[in-house]
Amino acid sequence: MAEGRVTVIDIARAAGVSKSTVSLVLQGSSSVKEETRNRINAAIRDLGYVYNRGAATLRQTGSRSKIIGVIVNDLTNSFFAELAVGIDMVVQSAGYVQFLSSCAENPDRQQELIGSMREHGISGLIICPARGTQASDFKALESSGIPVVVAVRNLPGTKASTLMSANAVGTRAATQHLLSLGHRRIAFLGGFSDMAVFDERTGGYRDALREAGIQVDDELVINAPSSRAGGVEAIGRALAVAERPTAAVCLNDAVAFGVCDGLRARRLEPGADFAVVGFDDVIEAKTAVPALTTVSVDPQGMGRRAATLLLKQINSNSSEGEAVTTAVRLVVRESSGKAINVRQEMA
Amino acid sequence: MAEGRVTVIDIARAAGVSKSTVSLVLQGSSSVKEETRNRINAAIRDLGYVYNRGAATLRQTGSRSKIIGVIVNDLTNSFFAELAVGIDMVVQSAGYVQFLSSCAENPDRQQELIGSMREHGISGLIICPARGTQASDFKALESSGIPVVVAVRNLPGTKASTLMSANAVGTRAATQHLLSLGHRRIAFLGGFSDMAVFDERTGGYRDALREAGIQVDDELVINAPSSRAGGVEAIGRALAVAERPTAAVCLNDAVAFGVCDGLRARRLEPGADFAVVGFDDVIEAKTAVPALTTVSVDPQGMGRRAATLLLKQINSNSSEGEAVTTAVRLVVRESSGKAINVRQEMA
DNA sequence: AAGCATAATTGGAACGTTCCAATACTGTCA
DNA sequence: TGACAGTATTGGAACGTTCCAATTATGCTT
Repeated sequence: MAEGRVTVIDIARAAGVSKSTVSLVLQGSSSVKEETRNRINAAIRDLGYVYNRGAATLRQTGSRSKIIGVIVNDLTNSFFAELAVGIDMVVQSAGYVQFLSSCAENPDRQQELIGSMREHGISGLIICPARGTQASDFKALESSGIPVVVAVRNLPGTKASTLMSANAVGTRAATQHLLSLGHRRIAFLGGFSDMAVFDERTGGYRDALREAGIQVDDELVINAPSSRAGGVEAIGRALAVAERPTAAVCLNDAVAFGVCDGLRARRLEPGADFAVVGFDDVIEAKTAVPALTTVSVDPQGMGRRAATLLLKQINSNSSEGEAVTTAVRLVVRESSGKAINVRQEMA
Repeated sequence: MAEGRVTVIDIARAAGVSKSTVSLVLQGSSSVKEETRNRINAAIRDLGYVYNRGAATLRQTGSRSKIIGVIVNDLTNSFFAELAVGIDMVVQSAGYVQFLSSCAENPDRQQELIGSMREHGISGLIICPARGTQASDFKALESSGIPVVVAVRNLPGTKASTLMSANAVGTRAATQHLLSLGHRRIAFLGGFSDMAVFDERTGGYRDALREAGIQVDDELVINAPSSRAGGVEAIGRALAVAERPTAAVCLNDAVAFGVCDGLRARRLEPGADFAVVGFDDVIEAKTAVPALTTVSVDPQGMGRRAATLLLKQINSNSSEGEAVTTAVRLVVRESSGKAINVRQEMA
């Protein structure tokens, strides 16, 4: 049993043929006679041969390892979990396997991961960059010809392909929705200005306010980690502002859920006493109580698209960076409540 | 730039030394002079050398690829997401990378994944077997000497290491808790009898009822997928039973959340009108409304333990299967409500 | 039956590393 | 100075595959 592993030579011997022929059938070449092919396949089955992809990759020019790397920030956030599942689906059915790791928003760990994946010869990488990532962090990778898709979070200045949702459009719609309900003091909660998504999303928010003739009050734009805990923190600070907001657009759903938690802890009912809208439309947004009004981006679909984009780039090795923006759609549920009386006063 | 990759020979030439010496410093050998080591490291940096782990693995006896495989059922379930994060933590800091994929409860896809990972030469596997997995499905893997840790879901008859939570103990405590609140009609919701966890968890439930002198009513044990959707389905059927249950122990938290959804859809408030307790204590159990009473298993810790167990087995290649059971703890929150009047009648 | 095109097969070299045994350097001591 | 013990370094061979050019087998045409 501990007889060193079965190699292509063993099965060549068993099938009475040369290793080259075996290699040909492994690659599905059409120029090997039906009968020999069968004999070889039988031997493969009998001897319990397992293909050594490492050896193959080593020999092959262009090192097509059939491995792709995926780095996200936080698998625990179901946005990223679903994104990963979407990627997994298309990648699996293309015969690839994925290294999947989270860098926990830590650029150093991110670099280590990239390095490690590179040593293993990944043939492509999908990454949601951690806060504070520089475009130059991917330079080595890119110049070695490995296709990279930057997903979800923009990375200004990168030559890699990017797959972003229409962030500004989304928050603009969300803000307009709150405005139409009569809100005038609307906060923006979560995120930090060193991540590009933050800029894009606050951009849409500012635009909508400006268009409505409302002065943006920077006191209402509150930085906090983009997690549930960050949401709790943010709403706490928002409610401490002298002239309290009555509604909030949140950086993402995780923050929005935290905001709801924080409101309840203060005996305020989200949807009734304070309107909140999220961003992402993660799976539990629909079933949470109150159901979350949010900007839907279909994370799983986004994962599928990212993977497709990467595979396309791997196969046609003309690695021309492509920038794709995916559409979003405001989904109104309960957490934004109904129109408030401010509006009636205006009518 | 497209100058084929930089190899150990290139840096040997640059440092005026032989490839063997370079290899030695790559492996951190102590028997190379300080000065030469520095010269070599400098060359490595200057030429932008990246280690080819595939080639190394090919040569090395025992094929220590520094890759481990992880297969879970559903990354979207935060129990598994956290488990994966736990694994990731220890695996990363041991210098490994992980293939992480979900098999979506599909044994065929699971086999494909195992095959694919094997071709890539994983040096170990952590798996939460899909429903209907046979112990024999891992035979090939095991006999090729690759350590396997079966986590979360038991697989009777396997020779691999197993890491299970104290399932029966947990559901027994959960059921006793509901009994102590006065419930007498207690359902068990979710899961199927072809998964070992189901047997173990219903076992604890049955024991508790029996000990309390209550006849187990099989009508109240309801099979359904172990997902949020499955929970919705299960509670629907439970409430259709002639003599309605007043409480339920659920297979896991995902099911429990689904049960809460289903109750609300029928204008019943979980915690007040119907008591529900989950299993897992996923991260949102604490913050959900109502907060979920559940059996805490610390999924992330379990992931860490699984990874540690696997690494131990990889390093000491005496692959003696080890069976570890991790303790659980009932966490009483809101979803199980307070004592109901049935109890007062009895008092 | 010879010639020829095509189909099927094959032997080595190569991929980038590690391992092993062997060699080349040190310096020390008689 | 020559022998000796370390210490540092080194050339191949090997890992399991694919690629290439070359060979052999097959069938068809005249």
